[in-house]
Amino acid sequence: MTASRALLAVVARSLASVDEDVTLPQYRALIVLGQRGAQRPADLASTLAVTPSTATRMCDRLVTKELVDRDRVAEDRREVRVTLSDRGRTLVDEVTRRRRAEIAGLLGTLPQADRDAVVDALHTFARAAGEVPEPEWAVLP
Amino acid sequence: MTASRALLAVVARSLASVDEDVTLPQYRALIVLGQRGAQRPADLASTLAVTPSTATRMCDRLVTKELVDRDRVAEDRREVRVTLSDRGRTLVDEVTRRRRAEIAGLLGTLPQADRDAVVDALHTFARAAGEVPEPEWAVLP
DNA sequence: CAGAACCGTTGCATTGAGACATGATTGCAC
DNA sequence: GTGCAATCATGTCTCAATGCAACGGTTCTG
Repeated sequence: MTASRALLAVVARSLASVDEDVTLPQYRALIVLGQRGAQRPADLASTLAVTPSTATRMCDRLVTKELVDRDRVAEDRREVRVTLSDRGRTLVDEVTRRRRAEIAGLLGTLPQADRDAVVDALHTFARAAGEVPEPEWAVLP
Repeated sequence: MTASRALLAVVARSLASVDEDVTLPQYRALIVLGQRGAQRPADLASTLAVTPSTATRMCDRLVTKELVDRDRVAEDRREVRVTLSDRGRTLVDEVTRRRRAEIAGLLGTLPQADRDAVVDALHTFARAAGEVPEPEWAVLP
């Protein structure tokens, strides 16, 4: 429990430290775009478990912040393609970078032997978690 | 990174699985009350880094949901004491229980030796994280 | 071509978070 | 007792998230 809480603290800090003003739902959308590439608003909506209209407004805000781009698709002009902009990708990368750095910082305080053991164990844990297929898994910060 | 994401997924699920309709800020408030006991709204506010008025409204909503109790203190009738109600405590406990269960379930898929190694490593990690004193640490779900 | 099916957007409404300023009690020092 | 400080509560405002319903293009099908 303590470990999970500690990791959560790291995650929360890495998110909070980004000064760009992005809410959690917005960040989740960015994550999806970063991991799955360009998405249609409807896909985004179903991934995030919200209605299409919510996805549209969210994209509105992200477009205003220039974190995503929104273009109509030429082949089927009904569709819209939402993509992470350069700034959006930078933001996501930055959060990830901070998280890595924080975790590395924590591990750095350990003696080498412990550190190796922890890294191995985290790999094992990640493998165990990965074997239980979960739908929304990966849509998280 | 994968391990941290997996743990985050566990946390998110344990939160989402509670059908009581509680937002993240509200849950954070419940956590604080659970860990530190009765609080004055002002203390709650400073812990959660919001203004007193925000804390008051949050308590309004939590009182409506009967997750906390709010009473004036007899000794100093200016003060208000906010306490976790039985239902509130049950909710917090339930989330914790689910989280433990999920993590235990994951670990259960591992062979005994790996499991022990992971548990040790998580303890080590928690200790390392605990040595870096962090202000908001512990206010997290 | 006409209608169906699809996709995204928009209007309208609700809820929660959050801030700031203001008011109302209460306690304390003088 | 007066005055000041502490402590909440309230009024008012803004903004984000969210859902439902209705609308407006686009494409597909008969």
